[in-house]
Amino acid sequence: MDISERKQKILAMVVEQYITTGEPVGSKSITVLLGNAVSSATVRAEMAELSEMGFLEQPHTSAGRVPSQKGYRYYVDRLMGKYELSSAEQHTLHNRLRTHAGEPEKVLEKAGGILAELTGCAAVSSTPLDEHTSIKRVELVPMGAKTALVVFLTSSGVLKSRVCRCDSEITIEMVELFYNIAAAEFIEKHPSDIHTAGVQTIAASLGDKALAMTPLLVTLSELCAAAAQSELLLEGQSNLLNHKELENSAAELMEFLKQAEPLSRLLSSKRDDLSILIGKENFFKELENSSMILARYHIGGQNAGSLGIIGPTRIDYARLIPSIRYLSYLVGNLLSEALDEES
Amino acid sequence: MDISERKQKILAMVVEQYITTGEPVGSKSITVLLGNAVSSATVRAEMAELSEMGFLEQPHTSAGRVPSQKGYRYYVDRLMGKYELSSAEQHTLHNRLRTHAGEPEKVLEKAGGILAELTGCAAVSSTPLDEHTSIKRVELVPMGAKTALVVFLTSSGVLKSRVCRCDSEITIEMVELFYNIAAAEFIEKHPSDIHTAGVQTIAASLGDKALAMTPLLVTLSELCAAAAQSELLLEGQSNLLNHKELENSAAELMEFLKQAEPLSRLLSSKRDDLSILIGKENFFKELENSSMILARYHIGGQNAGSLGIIGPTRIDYARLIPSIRYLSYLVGNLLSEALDEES
DNA sequence: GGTTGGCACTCGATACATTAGAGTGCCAAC
DNA sequence: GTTGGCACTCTAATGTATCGAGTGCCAACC
Repeated sequence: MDISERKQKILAMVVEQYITTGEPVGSKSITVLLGNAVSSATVRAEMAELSEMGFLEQPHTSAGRVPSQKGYRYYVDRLMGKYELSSAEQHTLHNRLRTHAGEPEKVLEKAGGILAELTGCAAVSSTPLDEHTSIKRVELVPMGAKTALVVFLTSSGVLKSRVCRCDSEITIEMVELFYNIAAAEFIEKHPSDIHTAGVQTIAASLGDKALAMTPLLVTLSELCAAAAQSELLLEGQSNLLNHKELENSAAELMEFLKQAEPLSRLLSSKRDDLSILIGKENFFKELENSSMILARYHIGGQNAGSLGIIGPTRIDYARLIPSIRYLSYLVGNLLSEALDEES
Repeated sequence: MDISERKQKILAMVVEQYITTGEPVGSKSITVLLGNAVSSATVRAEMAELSEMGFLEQPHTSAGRVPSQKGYRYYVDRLMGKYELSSAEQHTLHNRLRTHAGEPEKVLEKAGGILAELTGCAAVSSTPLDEHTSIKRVELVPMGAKTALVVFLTSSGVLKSRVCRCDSEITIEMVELFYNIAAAEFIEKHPSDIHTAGVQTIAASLGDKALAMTPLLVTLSELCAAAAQSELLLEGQSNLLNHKELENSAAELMEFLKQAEPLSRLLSSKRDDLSILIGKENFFKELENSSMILARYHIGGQNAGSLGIIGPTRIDYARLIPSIRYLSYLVGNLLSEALDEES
């Protein structure tokens, strides 16, 4: 798909003009942008061809041109300027994020908040999880005679807990047994290696203690299951309402974002460090009028999670991508640091 | 403020009719509802008086009547039927909520989700916190040579944690010292009793260990501060978009809900077990077109937190109040149960 | 052959007028 | 106190005319 240089220039101008104004772009304004080097009729001819090639679209016959998804894609891949954040901007981001170091979820939440504010889009992020994550520590905290809090910590710093209610009183022997089992069967393993079947086998091997221990072990395995999939954080959903092109689909979109499951599949499926999904390139029809920009963050060199935005297809890709990329870099840094794995 | 019985009847009819249809109510339809016992002219006269008294309003001269905020208030206080949920409905709610027992936040989240679905409004809930809450347990989990996770558990089942990064290596003595300090100065106290000044005093008394211990103690006191105020959970925000009367203010409203602080003040300020705030009765101008219905839930007989909805003033108070009330009762039960305080 | 000015044409947006209908307020009569 | 009747008001819906931005096409030009 090669396009003459002038067509590329015109396409880029249409995309940029449309991104800033939101109005269909006419041949006249392009002529001006080109410094009146050519007449509007020439531009019209070029634009007609770009339309025929599928890069531009017309809302209606007598309107200006608007980039098609294919047009955006070409722009993003080949025409868009590559900006970098100034070091002042980098510093600002760094400082704003730094205040929340220490709590992985808070860091991600804050990063999402910053992203939402910066981009005017909704921001998503997924909590860290990779194949090297292991169960680091398990604790049983007695709360009442028959209840205890099961606490669960992974090597990526994710902490989960759940109250467990037993049928009988929790004895010291049970607590000891619990720690022994945890150490033997859970610690150092990957959360998704713990299966319900395995837990049943363990329980069965306990003989007369099986009945009393089952609730505790079930609770623990539930926590494993919960830790085996990353959670999604959403920020700035209300920003979606400010985009007039999403006016009608905003409610549906927000509904979609709420049910985390499809979205989390989306976040974990992308392999590149930076993914740009425009319109129908997203795998869900609810997103067909939206674009996503997602960046991975790394903890100790490993892929850990993603961070990105969801907005209309009409967003300032060139300006936003560097921010997203840099924020994901910062998040990775902060989370790695917290885990002492930076060096 | 006494109103003739017929006026009361008419007011109730206008409110109910308007709630179901969303259209201003004319004298004709009231006449029909009254079984044509009187003519529309009579009803018109009554409605004119109700308008004069401030219970009804007219969107414009030749439109039907709409309840004013005062009208809603009168309806809610004196006219509204008192419904109770059927035991089948109670069972359904109970079963839906029960699956999440064990994790206080999940219970509240789920309760909010149910509420949002049931009411078509946004749901809010606040995590449990009362003056009897105390710090139950503090743990220090080493994660790297210089980093450790400080874990913090309150008597109401709230668990918090934070990674602490020290300047020097964390030694066994430091860990022991930490536990001693925690036991002496933190355990059994109310989180808000811990002040920064107090922590400084403690640190100062440690002599040459002060420098090394400070980061750990600061982290701990930060966790106390975080635990000293309840968190807000929001569900079903997108429901707000479905109400045409909020069309213009939905974005602003969602923005307002996001900044938790004013809202949490609102939630904690209400004293009654059930609060109904209509329009301007809310203390924030962002809520002046909205109504809130809030119910307290109790843990072990103590006020713990609130649960409720935010929607337009035009909501079906009579139908929704029982659901909210019952859900808050269920939440209280489930959370009490988890803490072994039910009997 | 690419470029240009000119021109007819399309179509949404805007403004304005008209109409229909729902609902009111008022009043004289019951 | 209640009623039917009636003039009045205001919105919403519909139709009509106009404006203008932008297009496509074409003959003429370099």
